[in-house]
Amino acid sequence: MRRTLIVELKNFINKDVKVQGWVQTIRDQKEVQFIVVRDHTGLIQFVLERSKNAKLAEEVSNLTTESAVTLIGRVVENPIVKLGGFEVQLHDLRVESSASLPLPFDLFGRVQPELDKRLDWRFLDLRQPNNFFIFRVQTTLEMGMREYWYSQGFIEIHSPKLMGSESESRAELFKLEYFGKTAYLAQSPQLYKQMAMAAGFDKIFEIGPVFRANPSFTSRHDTEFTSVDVEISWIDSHEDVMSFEEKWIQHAFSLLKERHGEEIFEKNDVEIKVPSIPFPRITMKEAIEILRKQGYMPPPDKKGDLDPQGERLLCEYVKNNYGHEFVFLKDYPVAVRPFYHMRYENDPLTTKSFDLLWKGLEITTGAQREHRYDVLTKQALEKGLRLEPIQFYLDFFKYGCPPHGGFGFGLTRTLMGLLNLKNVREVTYLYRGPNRLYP
RNA sequence: GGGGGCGUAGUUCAGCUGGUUAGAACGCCGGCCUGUCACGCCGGAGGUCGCGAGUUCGAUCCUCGUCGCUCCCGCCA
Repeated sequence: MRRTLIVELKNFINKDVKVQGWVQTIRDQKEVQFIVVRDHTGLIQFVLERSKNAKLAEEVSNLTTESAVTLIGRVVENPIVKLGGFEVQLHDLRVESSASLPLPFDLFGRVQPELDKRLDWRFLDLRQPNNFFIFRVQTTLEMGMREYWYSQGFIEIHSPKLMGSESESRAELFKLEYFGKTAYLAQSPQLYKQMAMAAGFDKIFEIGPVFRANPSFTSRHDTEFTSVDVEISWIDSHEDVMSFEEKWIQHAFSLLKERHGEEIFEKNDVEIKVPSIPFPRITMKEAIEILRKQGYMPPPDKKGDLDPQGERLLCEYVKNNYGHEFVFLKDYPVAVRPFYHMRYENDPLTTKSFDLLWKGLEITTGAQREHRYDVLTKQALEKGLRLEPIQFYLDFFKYGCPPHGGFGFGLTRTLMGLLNLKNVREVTYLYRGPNRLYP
């Protein structure tokens, strides 16, 4: 007999079915027993009158919640049943894998355990439909992104995560032993995705892991996370990159709203807003002026950048004055950007760069890249970098590299915003942080 | 790395300016219950109060140290 998913059972009234899933609740009464079973599509009640099958009734009495079971029975309409107005009369039961009791925590209790406890037992935590739902949303979001890339002729790449040399900022690199040498885990595909431009790939994307050796203890940082990267050739400036990104986000959000908008609203109490184009653009100079007028002074040690509080205030300002959730904050000072960001010809202290802020959070950093070998080399030296470890990278620009730019986009931070969750750990399949390497 | 907050039953929490057998809800175990659906009723088990030291006649409570968790800042996606 083939398995029937719980969501399909309504089409099998008065038919025999096989259901496979987890025991969520057992209501074991003297004359009649009820089992509520869950699979990834829903819940269904099974019923057994003890007098009809004493042996089976005994098996039901011995069930434990969260055991993995196969159940066979006949679907019958029953308006009394609150769970959909029908139920399944139990004919047979097989325990595939019993759950020992007590469980580490009550999966469907009135209150959730602390996040840390849930992460210790992530596989149980993810049995909860609301948590499973996060990954359905993630799948659709990535699908939306891919649809748009594919329609625009982008190529997908998978760059290596093992690197032979320190690249941009050595401080945040994980070091590891590599056959007697030292290797590093990539903190970004930055250098390798630019190679695709030198290789003539024209437009590329990558969705993959990145590693940051920062001891960051916040709700929005992890030491390993999924980065979404894009790089585009033959651009005129970072404006072209921004206008790509806003269309791309609009497309992905619109698919997400269509597929899951209602369910997200029900489950997470937040509306998916498909953003209008163009997104507001504000230069860093303007942003600081705006915040000053509101009485907020960015800390002087930020060298012309905003702190998280400033970013939250700016988002609030844009929401109130432009009616928009997103804002491109652009033209950052050279001091706070890496050596490969291109600078303005007529304003050498300003880079052709941007961040994308959404709901108070940085979700993107992007820029036009410096593609001129001599200028790039000069900027690297200026930033105090040694050329030798990055010579392989500098070589990309020695033999004909088109002007290009791109961005890195934080998938988990975006999911947080989409689902109104307050911690990246919630939306990360298995979180990795300074104090967590298990499970 | 700097700062704040929190560690009490399996889970979430309460515990009075320091006082005798440390409580509740849910979960778990046993019994009862003809249709439950947050099932209900009766009973039970379960705690080195994170750990160590100090103050005190007496510490879950006050002090110090330590470990763990959490949030903010720094760093960034």
